[in-house]
Amino acid sequence: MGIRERKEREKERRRQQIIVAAKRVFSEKGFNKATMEDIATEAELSPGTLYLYFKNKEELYASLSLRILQYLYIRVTHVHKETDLAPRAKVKALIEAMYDVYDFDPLTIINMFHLQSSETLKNLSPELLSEIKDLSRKSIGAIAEIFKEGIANGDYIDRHPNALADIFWSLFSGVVLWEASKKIIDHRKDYLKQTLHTAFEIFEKGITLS
Amino acid sequence: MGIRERKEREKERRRQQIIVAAKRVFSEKGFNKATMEDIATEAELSPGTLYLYFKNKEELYASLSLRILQYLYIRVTHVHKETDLAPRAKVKALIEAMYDVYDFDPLTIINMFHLQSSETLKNLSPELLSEIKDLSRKSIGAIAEIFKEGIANGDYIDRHPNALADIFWSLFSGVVLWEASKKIIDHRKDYLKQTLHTAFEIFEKGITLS
Amino acid sequence: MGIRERKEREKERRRQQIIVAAKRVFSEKGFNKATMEDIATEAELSPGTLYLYFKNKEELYASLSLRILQYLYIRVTHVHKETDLAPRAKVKALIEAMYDVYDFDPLTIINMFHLQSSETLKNLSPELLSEIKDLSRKSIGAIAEIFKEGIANGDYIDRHPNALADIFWSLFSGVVLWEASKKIIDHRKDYLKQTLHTAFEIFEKGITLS
Amino acid sequence: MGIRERKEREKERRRQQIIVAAKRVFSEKGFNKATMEDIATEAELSPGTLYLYFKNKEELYASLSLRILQYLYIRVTHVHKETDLAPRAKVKALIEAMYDVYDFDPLTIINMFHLQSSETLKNLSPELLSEIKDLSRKSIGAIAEIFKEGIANGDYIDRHPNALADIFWSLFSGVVLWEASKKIIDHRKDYLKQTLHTAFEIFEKGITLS
DNA sequence: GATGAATGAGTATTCATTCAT
DNA sequence: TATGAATGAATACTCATTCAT
Repeated sequence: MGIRERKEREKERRRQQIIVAAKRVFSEKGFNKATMEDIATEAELSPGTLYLYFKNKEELYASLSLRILQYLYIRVTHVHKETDLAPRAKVKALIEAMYDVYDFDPLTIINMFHLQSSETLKNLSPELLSEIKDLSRKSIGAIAEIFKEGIANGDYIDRHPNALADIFWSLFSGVVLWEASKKIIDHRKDYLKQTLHTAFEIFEKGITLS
Repeated sequence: MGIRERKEREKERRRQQIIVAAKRVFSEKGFNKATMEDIATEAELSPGTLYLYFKNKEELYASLSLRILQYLYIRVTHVHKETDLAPRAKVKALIEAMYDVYDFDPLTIINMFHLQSSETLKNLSPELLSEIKDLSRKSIGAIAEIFKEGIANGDYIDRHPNALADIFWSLFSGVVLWEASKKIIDHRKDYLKQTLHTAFEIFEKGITLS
Repeated sequence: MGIRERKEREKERRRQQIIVAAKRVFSEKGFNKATMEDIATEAELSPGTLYLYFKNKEELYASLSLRILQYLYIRVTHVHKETDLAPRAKVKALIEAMYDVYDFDPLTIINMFHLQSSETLKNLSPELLSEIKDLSRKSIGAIAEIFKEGIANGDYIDRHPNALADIFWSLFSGVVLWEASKKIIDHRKDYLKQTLHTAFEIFEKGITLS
Repeated sequence: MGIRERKEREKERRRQQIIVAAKRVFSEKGFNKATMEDIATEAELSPGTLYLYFKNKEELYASLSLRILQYLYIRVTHVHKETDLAPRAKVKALIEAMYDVYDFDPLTIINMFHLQSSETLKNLSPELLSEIKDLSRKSIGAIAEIFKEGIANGDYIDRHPNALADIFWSLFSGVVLWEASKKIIDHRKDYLKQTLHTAFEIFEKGITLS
């Protein structure tokens, strides 16, 4: 057992080592320009070793998102379960959580939005894909629950199902991607935090009943 | 003269023929999986011919966005110039314009959001790239002007410069991408119009002064 | 006839126009990097027109050499036929002729040496190839005759057949190519005339009896 | 150590395997008509493997020459350093060395003369190019030294600097190329050795004082 | 004759992936 | 497990040549 456990831990350490390297390389070069050899070199491993831990390049790429989604899910669920918070306080907490999610790994979160609705998604192993879908669904579900409580409580305007959660999430990803692309297009300074703050503030005002 | 003109028109027709084929193929397979041969076959032309009209694969891809951006620019500018509309009416008109922009070519607009902030952007010819940047900048600038008028008129809350335009645009792109990815992930029905409508409504309420 | 003749002359003019353009382009870019379109542009004609005058790229390239070979043949034969010159005077005249041949078109003569013993030679039309071979053979034959006269006259050492002509010719082409490559390798100044002069002087001294 | 050494040797063996195959294919088809796949097939390797050992097609081609140049350099330097030989004996030894250089690898030496003063030379990696240039320069330099000694000793006529070395070298390459092209043009028998011998003999006689 | 748009065969090169050690 | 040499399929792009006008 001790041995088995140690082996398991060792294995996990390798995975992390690869993921960290992959993150750096993918962020710098993008999915297509990054080669497995680049990543192996960055991880100080051989190319062959990468395939002992990840089925292929696309799964390695997708694994990055998984880590973020797990963090997102934990944070969002935690807010949802805070029974002693009033709905509006929960939304405030949710907003804070989203800031943290972005802070947790900004580059990867941008990649994640690219991943979704892209070619890559179609070639993942069913297990990984369903894990990603599951976490996404459960996270957006928890967000939806929070808004439902607010509607039930008479705080927020009632909309078609999940509308508030969808828009909340769209706002988040939209701002993140737009700020990222502004940096590429115009080399403008990064106002993301400020813009995100203003965006959520407007959103909240917009959904609050008089 | 007649001849020259006819040739010019013929040339333009070929470009469109290629663009139409490229749109189909890129939408179906994504940028990387789509081959120039696929596109040539779809256009019922030979691979070599594609290169008579487009410098390379990336420029062909980027050309798709250009058409949309031109349409976006025209619509947004038109709203901006409507001098006999009050600021709030202009924002309503702007929202309508955005619906139309999406309707004009939904698939390509999704591609365009992918294009931005991606590797591809870096390898375009300077001319095409600056044309894209220019149209983006001028369009978002016109949107910003509309909101500024609203602020000056006391309709909307004053924020840091361009905040309203940035958030408006983020909301638009965020909703479009999120709805697109939902379709891939869940094969859910397309509520885009409805979600976009709700999103803009919330946004407007959120920025309106008491 | 008048018409036919004018047409013939017109046709020859076009050929020359193309040859002049081809010479410029081939000299600058070399055979492989030069495109038929480059040549057409230089000749202010369309690519298709080139094929009305030359069967293909290789024949166009070879045609350049033909012009030089014709000039070489004329000069060498002329020396050979000068019945009132003593053998040694003929060799002097031959050397002068070689200078002129080089001066006639230095760039093309370098190309010609590349042409010989290269892949290109193998793909020419039988007619052109035999024309080239014929001129080469007859020219070197005339040179050989000149040296034979010198041997018969007791001026020069008797060697195996054609040895003097072969070495004379090798010396010429060797010096030309070596000086050309020195310019590429070292950007050294062009001493060709001087080196050629010295080379021929040594050669003459080397073959002269006592 | 043992392992590292064996690997190093194995690697060198592969390089040689490729070089041998490349030599065969380039000799038969010439640079342009030879494909990397041809060479890979000949070497019983896959195309990709070629690129593990050579940066690209041109470097592979140039590597062939390098081997000859190294041999040339060794032989020429060796003659130069023979302190107990009189200048004229050194020139005799030099001539012998040149025969050997030609014998060492006749086909490649013809290719080498084509390489020089051609387009190919311009696209090599700086390292390889400078290695080639360096060996050329040092070899011709050593040859020049030998003749200088002869001049200083009163054996040979004094000419402008390096003239004798340049002409010696030109004679060598000129004869080699001319004999090669005669074989292509006329399918004449190979008299190279004989012609070379006569040529050097004439040359020596031509430069010798009284 | 002249054009030049269209062709499409031809190829160097890359890189994810494998597998013998 | 880890390696990294070898693989070989995949593809963007070029350009000599053709042919309808």
